[in-house]
Amino acid sequence: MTEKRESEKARRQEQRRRDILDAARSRAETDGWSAVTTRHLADAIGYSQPVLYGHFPGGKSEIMLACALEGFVELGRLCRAAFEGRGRREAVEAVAHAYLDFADENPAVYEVMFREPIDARFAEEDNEAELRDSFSALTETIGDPVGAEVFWGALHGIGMLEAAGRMKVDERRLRVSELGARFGT
Amino acid sequence: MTEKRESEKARRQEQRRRDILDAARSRAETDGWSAVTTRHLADAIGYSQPVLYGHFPGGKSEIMLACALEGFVELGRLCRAAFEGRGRREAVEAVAHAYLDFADENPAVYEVMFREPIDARFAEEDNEAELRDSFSALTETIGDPVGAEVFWGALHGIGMLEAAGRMKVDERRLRVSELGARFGT
DNA sequence: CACCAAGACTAGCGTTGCTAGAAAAGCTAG
DNA sequence: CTAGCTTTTCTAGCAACGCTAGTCTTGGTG
Repeated sequence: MTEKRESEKARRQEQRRRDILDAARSRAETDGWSAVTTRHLADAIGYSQPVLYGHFPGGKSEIMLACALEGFVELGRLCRAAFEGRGRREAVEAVAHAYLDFADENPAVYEVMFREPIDARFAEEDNEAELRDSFSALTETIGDPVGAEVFWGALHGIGMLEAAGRMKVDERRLRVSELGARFGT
Repeated sequence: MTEKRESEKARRQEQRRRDILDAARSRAETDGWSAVTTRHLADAIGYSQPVLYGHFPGGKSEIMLACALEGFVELGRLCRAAFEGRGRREAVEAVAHAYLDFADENPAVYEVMFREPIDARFAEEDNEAELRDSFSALTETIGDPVGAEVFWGALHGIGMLEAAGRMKVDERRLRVSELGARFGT
């Protein structure tokens, strides 16, 4: 009896946590992170502000971090899927496209994934694990770790510069095949 | 007579503008941009808040933009100096070091240079000119424009990822020579 | 000296993230 | 069914933020 109640409670909590994250993400994607306010989030899930702090004691910044972590998982999965079962150069270009498409389609999530240093308070093991896992898809693509880092840097930089309007998005194919040429050997 | 007074007035204005920018930059570098508040800036220059809006009608965001523009000029100059009078691969590595050193030594300025899209209100010609000028140093280093874009992206990405604590800074030499190998031919 | 325009300040608006203390709801035992 | 306790939720408010309207001070002009 009590276990059932307990699990039911846990399920509701989990559901609400999801609601918060979804509301945050959706609002961020449409109006930017500065439009994601605790008052709006509370409104969106049908509760008052303090309940947010029950789920995320760190407040808004912890909510953003949670969105970032989910982004890492998602991006890692996409890159891995793009890479699997392809030859070297093909894989490089496929991963590049997957990566940049993600950045393009989820600019707000992507922004929060890389904008600022992980708050020391939250950088505790498990976060790092997800991050490392996400990165390993790139390492497998390139082989050598330093090359992978530079490749990652290039992807990241291109993604940011496109998002910031400093590179034309419609010339991306050129850049991707340039990446294939430089890193596909 | 009046001209002298006029120029004196202009000089004072210019000086105060500098004070604001310096105060903003210095505070941002030590405590981050969120610690740069209009109240603190006003305090730092010995005037009240509304004075700031006389110099920067756009408020805090315009002050940040001004810091970003100065950053572009500075970075462009550094890259150009590093590149001049060097062979291809040496130039690539020297520019990479200059670029990354700048990002390392001025993280707050660097952040504001690339964090978000230029506010449409301010993206009016003259800003773009400085930006383009800064970028042309890279184009000259690499030669082909697409390659330069990708090289720029790689530098930018590495800089961001190092600043975000997602790449170890002390392994930078490896990454730079990797860049030399990939882009120096 | 009287006047006037420019510059600077005071005071306050609306909004933000966050929280203490009151209120409500749900569970358990008698 | 009820009394009492625990947990959850809300109300109300704080301090700090960006920004601005309206007042006062100041310095030059006739």
